Amino acid sequence: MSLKHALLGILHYGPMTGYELKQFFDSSVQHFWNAELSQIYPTLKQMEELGYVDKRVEVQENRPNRKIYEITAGGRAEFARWVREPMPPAALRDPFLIKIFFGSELPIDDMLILLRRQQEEEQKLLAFSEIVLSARIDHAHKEHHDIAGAATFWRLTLEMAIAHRRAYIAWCDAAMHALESMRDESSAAGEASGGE
Amino acid sequence: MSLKHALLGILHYGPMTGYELKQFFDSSVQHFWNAELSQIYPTLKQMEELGYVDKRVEVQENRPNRKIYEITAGGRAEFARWVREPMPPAALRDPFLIKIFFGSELPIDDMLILLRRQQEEEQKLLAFSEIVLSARIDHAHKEHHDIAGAATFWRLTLEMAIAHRRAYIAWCDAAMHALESMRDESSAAGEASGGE
DNA sequence: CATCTCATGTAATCAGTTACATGATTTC
DNA sequence: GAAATCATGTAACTGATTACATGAGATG
Repeated sequence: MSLKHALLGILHYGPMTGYELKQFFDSSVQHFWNAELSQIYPTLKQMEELGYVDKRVEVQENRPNRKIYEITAGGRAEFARWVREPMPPAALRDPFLIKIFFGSELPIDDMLILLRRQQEEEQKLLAFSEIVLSARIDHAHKEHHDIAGAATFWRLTLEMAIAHRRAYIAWCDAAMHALESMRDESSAAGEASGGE
Repeated sequence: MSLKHALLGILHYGPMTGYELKQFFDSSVQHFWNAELSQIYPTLKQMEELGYVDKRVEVQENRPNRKIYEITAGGRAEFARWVREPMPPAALRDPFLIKIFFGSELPIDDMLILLRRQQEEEQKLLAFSEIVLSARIDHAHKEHHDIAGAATFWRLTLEMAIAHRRAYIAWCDAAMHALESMRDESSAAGEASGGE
């Protein structure tokens, strides 16, 4: 499970509660990873059992006590081991490509609609990465004046996300062009059934 | 679950057993989807209950009976509905980027090793897509002389996989260059500790 | 008066992987 | 003699999502 190691990574920046860890996810790595609170809480418990983190409870009134987790030496060691460990590249697992693969079962115009819409969605994600997220990194950069060059690495992950979205968008374009010429060729061949 | 729909898609090409469906996966869509037999068998059972497929049993000696599944009108309708249904773009979910994100916790040279190895793995996958798979599509194209233009769509999915791998490889290059200049800058600044 | 923030969790379900189980036939 | 092919499954486990549960205080 990479979630354990993502949490350990974040805890390098300082002790945090589960709730704060979730906020960190949402504001920094959501372009390539995500986790729900309902997954984070049990995972933290597990990590405590494994000795990767220490827990300190801050008693509160009117709301659940804050449980602040801090990375241990064991946690740091495990993180360092995991980072260096080789891993197979992430598989491309995209249900949209299933739709394309069986595209010959549908009219070409329907496939073009599909591609156009998917491209628009990708464009939204790209714009989000390019504008919102890069601004966020700049901000973090200035606020903490980039201790240990973390911002460089944050930016690299963003650039991968951006490269991926751009490649997808370009592919949608190429695919639509290919289908358009396919359609035009077949309509030129079967001209008899054409007209209004 | 997209597996149901992937199986329905394949069954458009003709009736098949679970075993044959698995072979189809391995020889055609494995660059963007995969499924184990242990997942396929129960899913086919479910699809039969839903009325998406009909089952015919072919009795065999010395080995389990072949259960041949054929898509029904209901299955075709469900597939057609699903294909046209909008879906959010697949999330980028890449544990390698977690490693990069926390790269400031490691020596830069270790990060360079990591990137180099990952790039090599991506290159292997790219070569596989470019050579083996495209040859496979050409072959399928000639064998069945491309009824209904299926090969065009097969090729499109392959091209997406290739575009993705190329973008990843290019990004690894850029990342390594960025880290190298980062390292060179910091060694130029802290020259006192330099030497041997 | 409604929604968002803070702060914790559990339970159910879904999707997918790995391990286990069987066993004849063919290929190297 | 070992491994791959054919052909079916079940069971256990992992990882992740969705729904459910609680409830004060702040913001709009």
